[in-house]
Amino acid sequence: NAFAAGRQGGYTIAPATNYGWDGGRNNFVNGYHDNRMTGNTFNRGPPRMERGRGGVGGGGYRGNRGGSFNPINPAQPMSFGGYGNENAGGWNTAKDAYSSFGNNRGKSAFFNDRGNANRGRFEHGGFGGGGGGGNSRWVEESRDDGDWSKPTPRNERLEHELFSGSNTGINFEKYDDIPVEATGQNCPHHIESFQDVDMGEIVMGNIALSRYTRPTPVQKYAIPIVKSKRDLMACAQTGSGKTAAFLLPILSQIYADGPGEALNAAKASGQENGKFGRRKQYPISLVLAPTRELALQIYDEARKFSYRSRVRPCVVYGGADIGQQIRDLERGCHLLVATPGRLVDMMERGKIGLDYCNYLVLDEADRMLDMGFEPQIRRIVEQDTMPHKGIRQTMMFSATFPKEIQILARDFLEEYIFLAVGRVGSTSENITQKVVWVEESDKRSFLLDLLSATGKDSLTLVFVETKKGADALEDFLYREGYACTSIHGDRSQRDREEALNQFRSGKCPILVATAVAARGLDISNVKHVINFDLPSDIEEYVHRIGRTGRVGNLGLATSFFNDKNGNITKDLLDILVEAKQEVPSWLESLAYEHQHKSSNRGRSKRFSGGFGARDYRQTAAGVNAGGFGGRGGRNQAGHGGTRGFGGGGFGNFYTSDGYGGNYSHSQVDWWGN
DNA sequence: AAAAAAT
Repeated sequence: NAFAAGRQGGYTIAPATNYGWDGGRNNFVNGYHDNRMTGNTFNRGPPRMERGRGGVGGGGYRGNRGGSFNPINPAQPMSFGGYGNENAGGWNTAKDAYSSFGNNRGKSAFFNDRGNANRGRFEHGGFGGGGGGGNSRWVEESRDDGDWSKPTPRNERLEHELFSGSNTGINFEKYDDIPVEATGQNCPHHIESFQDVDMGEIVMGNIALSRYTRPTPVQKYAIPIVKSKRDLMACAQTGSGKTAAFLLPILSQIYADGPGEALNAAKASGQENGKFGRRKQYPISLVLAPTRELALQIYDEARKFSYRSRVRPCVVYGGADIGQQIRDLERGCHLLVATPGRLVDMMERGKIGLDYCNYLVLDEADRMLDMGFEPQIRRIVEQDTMPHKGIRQTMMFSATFPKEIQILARDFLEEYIFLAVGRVGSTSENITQKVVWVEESDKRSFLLDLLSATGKDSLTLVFVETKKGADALEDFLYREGYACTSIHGDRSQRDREEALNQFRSGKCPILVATAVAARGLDISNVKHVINFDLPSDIEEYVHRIGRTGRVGNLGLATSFFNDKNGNITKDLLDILVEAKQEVPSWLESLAYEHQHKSSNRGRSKRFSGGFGARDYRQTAAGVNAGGFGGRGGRNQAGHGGTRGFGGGGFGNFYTSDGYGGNYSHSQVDWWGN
């Protein structure tokens, strides 16, 4: 069960006050509101706020916690003896510790996070942010100075917080025959079980607590590659366990190697600023993500895998109070998860130095390197103090990776391994994909039909193209009596996280979202993804529908298609065929017509200059002699043959007309960026 | 004719 699960219930902690949020809003209701109540009389502007969604659950957790501890002011310093020294060196395995917490949503009420609404991210460091320490400087330094490969003492309460969350049973056995391509010089052999590689006591203990049994395909390959200090570009389908595929080996290396120079640098920084002054932090590992919620989710995973270690993970992102984040950093930061803008801010404020950052991860790497993000990535990676490529280790992960972006990505990689589990950009066959012709004017009533046929307990994620559209549709559904919420970039960060929490918990089983929720978010029990508006590029489509059908579960994706979606016709058809989905005959005809209409077949102006790559598609089955290795290992754009479909079963849909034919549209034509 | 990401 080696999946990077999403945020687990049961450990985020309510802030004593709500100062940690953007917008300076002081009008939170410090108590729990039923979603349908309209009792909030504060003037908050948007109608959604009048529905009581703004209520922060300051009171919500008390009952749920059974009064067993006060999450705001936990006893401290943390008692090492309190949990029994006889356990200090040992690990609970899944069975003895947590079998009763099961893998369903209705877990024990004692650990049930439901109704907690929103709980601050930066209040929990005192007892959760990496385990081991209270607030005192002494404790922190003693933690830094110890043997990093040895587990720190248990903390049962923290263990419950981190590991009692849902753990959907995954069934990846049937993926064992998925074609895998791993190319590059001296590629390490893959593993078959977590025991096949030495990840150390701490990581193995946390794997057991997470109830992971076997590595997923991407983990089988990525773990030994990362462990052997190789750069990596990894492509694997949505929901196939990529987050753990980098967190586990990176943390295991950090535990094995200790803090090294970073510790001295952090201490020196403390000296400069006075004994108890503000220390600049020098994270050993940096993980960059394209959205704030994804950064938070990765951070939550990192907390699990750094339990009982000396590594302290932190997260920084925009929209939340920076002072709070700075204070959290100052308590120690060895692994930092960040969105780019806030990280740059932290660097410029002298709070973060990347001088000793030996591990760099770009999650959703194709997004991180596209036009919107690339300058910021270069600013962070190339124009500051980050060790150069070849010195640091750079890892990129995504389910999609257009060829042009792969080529760009080589700027940041040295002698890297290219790993593709299945064809790059393909969708899981666990997702049933439906495409229905729906005129704009019929979309709402069609949506209502779909929703009325949806079971009460399953979550439905509805994607729209614009923020305005998200607000409008959410209001419409609300008026129709559905418990729904929405997430998009114009909402406050606090509202965004609350919306996500309410969706995850099932309190609002319908979430209307823009692209902000398309990538990476791991929400269990999403049964249906609806593309109310189809996106204009196929990568976005792949990521959106990948919010369902995760970890071996089945999912459904329904897309509303009409005249406006001509641009995605061909790519959508290809995706459906490859995933062995039913293809409406009208779609086939349209794709054929569109092929002849379209003249500009480049992916974008930016990439329109020809490079050798003729085919952005790749298949894991397509390794051939003319590829990567056969040309001295430097032709990394090739990654081997991209057209050796052979027994891969993908057909020839991507090969008929080479590079251009795979992209029959261009975003640039429409939006000029 | 857009989303996201610092303030």
